[in-house]
This record gives sequence, structure tokens and C-alpha cells, in this order.
Amino acid sequence: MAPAPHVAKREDSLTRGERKNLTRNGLLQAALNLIGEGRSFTSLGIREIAREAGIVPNAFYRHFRNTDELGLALVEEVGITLRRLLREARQVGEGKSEMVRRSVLVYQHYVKQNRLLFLFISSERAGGSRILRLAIRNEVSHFTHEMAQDLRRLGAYEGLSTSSLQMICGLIVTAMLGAAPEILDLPAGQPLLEAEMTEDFVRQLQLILLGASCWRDQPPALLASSRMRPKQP
Amino acid sequence: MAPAPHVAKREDSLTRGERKNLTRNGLLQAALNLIGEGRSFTSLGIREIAREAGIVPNAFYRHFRNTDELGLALVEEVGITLRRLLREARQVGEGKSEMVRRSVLVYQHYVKQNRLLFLFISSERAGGSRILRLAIRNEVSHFTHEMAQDLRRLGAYEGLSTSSLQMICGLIVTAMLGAAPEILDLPAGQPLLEAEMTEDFVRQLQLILLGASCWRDQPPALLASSRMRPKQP
DNA sequence: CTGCATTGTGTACAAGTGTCCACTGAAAGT
DNA sequence: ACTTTCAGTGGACACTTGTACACAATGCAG
Repeated sequence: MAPAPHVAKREDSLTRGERKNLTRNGLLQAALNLIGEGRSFTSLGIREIAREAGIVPNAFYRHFRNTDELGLALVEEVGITLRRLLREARQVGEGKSEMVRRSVLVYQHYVKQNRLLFLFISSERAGGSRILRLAIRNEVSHFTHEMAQDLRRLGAYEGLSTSSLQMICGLIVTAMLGAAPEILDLPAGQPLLEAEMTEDFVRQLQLILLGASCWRDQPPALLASSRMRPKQP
Repeated sequence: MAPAPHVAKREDSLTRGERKNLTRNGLLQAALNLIGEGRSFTSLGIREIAREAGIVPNAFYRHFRNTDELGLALVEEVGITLRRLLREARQVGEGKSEMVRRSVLVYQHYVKQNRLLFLFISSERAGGSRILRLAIRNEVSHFTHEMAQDLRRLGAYEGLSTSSLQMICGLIVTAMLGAAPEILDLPAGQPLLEAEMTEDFVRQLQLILLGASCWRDQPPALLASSRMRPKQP
């Protein structure tokens, strides 16, 4: 058996901390790889992950107390990934025509490029450990918030209150994350099926934005009691 | 140890098929109960389910070949449940004012009432076994379809093509299923948090419907090649 | 009534799991 | 040059798991 060849580069000239971070990342990547092979994160075991990472089971404990803690580390990567997505999305330009379609294409490409992480998000966002779920939801909430800021900065939708803008972005994000699993489940080499899905997604977003452009904030908040007149034009 | 008291009613006067169906339902319910205790379906084992159902592990095989097959049976219940939801939703009446809010309240109540099944849907819709995922997606697709028919029958949105109506319903269903986990994760006894969530959900649906009422089907489909003119009415 | 089919039981086994403990070797601090 | 620290090793323990086989009880058809 090979003696833990988890460093294929220069095995010397590495400080201890760097080495530790290396195998730590190895563990994270190992978990993602297993997810990529169809296993669900919740059902992963310490031994399984350690084996995939090429270390002995006990060494796992040097980095995480249990799999949930490893999951939280993955959620952090999710945050970084989503932030990068926003950065990329900002560069699609502002030409109104076809801007939605371009954004959708960027998103689809991004999901496929970060396949493993999106598999992780999609399946753990609504299942498995409660702690993970809340952590992911938190990250997604941040994402929504930043998206709203971006939209505001973009200049459109001047008449909308901040809370309405966030509501809209929440809907957009829901649609995006809901589309992710379908993107990931696409059988490779079915371009017309993918095109159909893309078109549907584009139209959904256009519908949302159309609704947003017609939206008028309700002057009186008719939250609890419904005695006042809603009169939404 | 008690000798399998899985029938608490009259243990006699039951035909064999009825008895079988009884323990079969016991297995389904056992799986749901375990889900309700925080376990995710994918990580459930045969022994675990059988133990919870009060039978010996081997008896499981008399009903299902493996856990996936049991999952498919659960998906069938999901279908039934969704159909009932549509039936209930049809009865909220047609008064346009506050109709969305009433529908949302009905939905929230329904999700809480069928908590276990919605937990199952939410978490397995995007994770775990591919077969289950596709089965659920199929059921959801049916649901969307029927919802579109209902909307059409309702009379509103006359100007929309069938495909557009389905796209809209797809978005609505995505929003609904996306909201389910948040409804289920609500800490009990926080009425104002729930009210906030409700209000957000209501506004999202109103936004969608507002967009729908402004929507015009594009005469020229600029799909893949924009050379032909499909002239969709 | 007789015999078959079928649901559920008990035992058993190989394989996998989380975690504890004692250990090694080398980098890091003195 | 020394001691300390600590990532990684190896073995062991008590469990749990899926599944196979032989068997018991009982509804039901002949």
C-alpha cells in the first residue's frame, strides 16, 4: 500500500500548517467527489471520506469533529462560490436586450462548472442535518441581499422599496436554485432538451422582471389586520 | 418482547391481503416517522425501518426489494397528496380580492398538516437516489399541469398560450416547493416570524400573477435559429 | 380435510461503522 | 541540541448493517 501519497507535488519545503491545510482540502474534495458519484452527503461516513482522501480514518479527527463540521466547511466554500457567481454575472453588461438570456447562460455554465458544489447545495439545502440546512440558507440569504444591491446599483427599478426588491430577488434566487438540480440531471448530449429548459428558465425570469416593472409598493402595510383598503393598481 | 403487535384493532376477521396491506402501510408510516425525527430518507436502512414498524428485518423483503422501492411507494402517496391539495385549493373561491393570500394560508396549513410527506418531497426532490428524484419530478410535473388546467378553467389569463400558462405554473410550483422547507423549519410559537414569511410569500405570488397579467406571448419566437417565423398566436 | 402459498420469525455471517488508545516521526520552539 | 507538539498510523472494541437459509404459523384453494 502506498504511504499516503496525498501530496503529489514537492513533498518538501512545506510548512506544517500548509501540509495540514492540504490534507484538509483533500478531505473536502473527497467528500465532494463522493457526492459526485451519486452518494448523498448526509449518508457519508468518516471512514468513507478518509479512505477517498487517502488517509487513515482516525486522521479525520485532526481536522473535523464529525461530518457535520466538514459540511459547514463546505458551506463556506459555497458562500465563496456564490460570490464569484455574482462577480461574473455583473460582467454580462447592461444592454437590456437579451440580457436575461445571457445571464441564464452564464448561470448554467457556472452550475456545470461547479457541479459538485451545486449538487451539495441543492440536496442539503432542504434535507439532512438541520445545522447544515440553516447554514446554507444563511449563505443563500446573503447572496440574495447582494443581488438586490446589485440590481439597485444597476439603476433600474428605482421606484421599488428595498424590501420589495429583496422579495423579488428572493423569488429569482428560488427559481435559480430550483433550476440547478434539473441542469445537473441533464443527460449529456441532448442539446435540444437543454435548449428547451433554457428557454423555459429565460421566460420565467422575464416574467418575474416584467412583474417587477409593473409592481407598485403598497402605501399602507396591511400586514396583520386587513381592515384597510389594499387598492393595489 | 411482544409478538408483533402491529395490529391493535381486531386481529381476527382480516383477510390475508388486508393484513399484508396493513403492515405495508406500517412500513411506509415507519419510514415517514423516522424522517420526522430528523433522519433523511436516503440514509434510512432496512433494519431501521423494520424495527420502527415493529417487524423483523427480513419481513421487509416481503413488501419491497429495497428502500428505493419503498421510496417509490411514498412518491405515489405524494401524488395523491398533491392532488388533494389542488382540490382544496379550488375551494378558496374566486373572489379576486385577497384570493392569493387565502390560497397561501391554505397551502401553509396543508404543508403543516402533511408535514412528513412534505419533508420527504423537499429533501428527496433534489438529493439522494436518482430514481426517486425523477419520480418526484414527474409527480410535480403532473401537479403543474393540472394547476395550469385549473387556471385556464378559472377564466382569467385568456390571452395566454398553453405553453406560457405552464411556464407560469412551473414558476409558481417552484416557489411553493421552495417555501415548504422554510414552513417546516419554522420554530413553533413564533407567530410574527411566520406572518412575515407568509407576507413575503404572498407578495411573491402576487408579483408572478402581476407579471402574468402583463405577459404577451412573443409573436416571433427567437429560439434557436431566428430565421423561420413560427407565428404563435 | 389436505396441501400449498405466503407472511413473519430466528439464527447466522461477513462486512462496514464510529471511536478509543498507544504509538511514530518529523517539524517547530527553546 | 534538546524537548515539545501534533498530523498521521495501526490495532482493537462494540455495534450496526444487508442478506441468506431454514423454519413456523396460518389463510385459502383444491
